[in-house]
Amino acid sequence: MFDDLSNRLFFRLYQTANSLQKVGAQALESEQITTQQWSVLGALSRDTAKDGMSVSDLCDYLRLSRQNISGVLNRLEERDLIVRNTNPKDQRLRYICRTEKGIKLWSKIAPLIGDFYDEALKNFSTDDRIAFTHFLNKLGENMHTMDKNKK
Amino acid sequence: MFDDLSNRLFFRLYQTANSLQKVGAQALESEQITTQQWSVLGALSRDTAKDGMSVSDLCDYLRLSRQNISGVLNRLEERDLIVRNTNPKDQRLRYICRTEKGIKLWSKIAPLIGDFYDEALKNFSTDDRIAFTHFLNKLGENMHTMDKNKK
DNA sequence: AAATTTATGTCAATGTATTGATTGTTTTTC
DNA sequence: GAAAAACAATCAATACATTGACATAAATTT
Repeated sequence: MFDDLSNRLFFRLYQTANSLQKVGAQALESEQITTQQWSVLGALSRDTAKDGMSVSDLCDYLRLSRQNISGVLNRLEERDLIVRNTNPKDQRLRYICRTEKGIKLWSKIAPLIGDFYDEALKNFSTDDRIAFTHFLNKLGENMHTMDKNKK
Repeated sequence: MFDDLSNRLFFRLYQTANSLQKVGAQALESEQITTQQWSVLGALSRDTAKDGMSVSDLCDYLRLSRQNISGVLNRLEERDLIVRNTNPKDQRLRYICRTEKGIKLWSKIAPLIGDFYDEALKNFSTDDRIAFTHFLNKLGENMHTMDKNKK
């Protein structure tokens, strides 16, 4: 069998992840942005992603498959929120960037995301948040190491 | 905007949830059991679920929609791992129970789950696990409260 | 007894998630 | 210059995830 404590931990992780997907989408439903699209736009909104990110970079960063990311990008591209630019230096790479419209949308949803964070973490101290993030990071790294299909 | 610490926390939660779905399925791929099916079988394997669980109970417990649960149950039912029994006391309710085959399968995958837990949590102390579970529980409860569509 | 509520199921539309296979392009290596 | 490796797109099959709508049956309320 397995120990009860670890089982509880993983059950709560699973349950909380389900809630995040559902309630996260509700927080951005006014802009018709899903939790997954939010994560992609968030990744592209970082300073370090100023010049765009390749699809592979996004896969690594978000821990998702190429085919999955591709679908999310298609839906974002159809709405003119991102573009797939070709890199003149290496034309195999597509550099995914936000469009003007994507940047504008991000500034619109950022406060909604902030409100969501505040409400979801309302009884968490700064120390709690740091410790929690650290645990998530550690567990995530362990599982990433275990992934047989990681490149 | 939003604060960087909360953003990191939610990003890690999202990333870790993606890894769980992927690596969890890999851990049980020899028995062709997905992470979702595992969560349902796990729920039904608890002592408190000895007499079965209703679909509504499963929805609440796993934080998933009825339609979604229904699909997972259909797939488990096709493989004779669970049955939908009617309760003579209240014939609206379907009491979901594991079959003999389902119980046998669970005893087969339980050690695989144990190995998965051990490896994923290998550098976590007992105190870490307790604190981590507590954080997940708290965040999950907050998001559950925020859910507009909860019954 | 009639109306309402509750529990479940199913269909539909949409979006996410996986692996595997195939195709094409470009860059690197030889 | 040709072969090999890397990157990306796409198709297929399967499974999971949401909401909304509609149907059925049974229990509860009025």
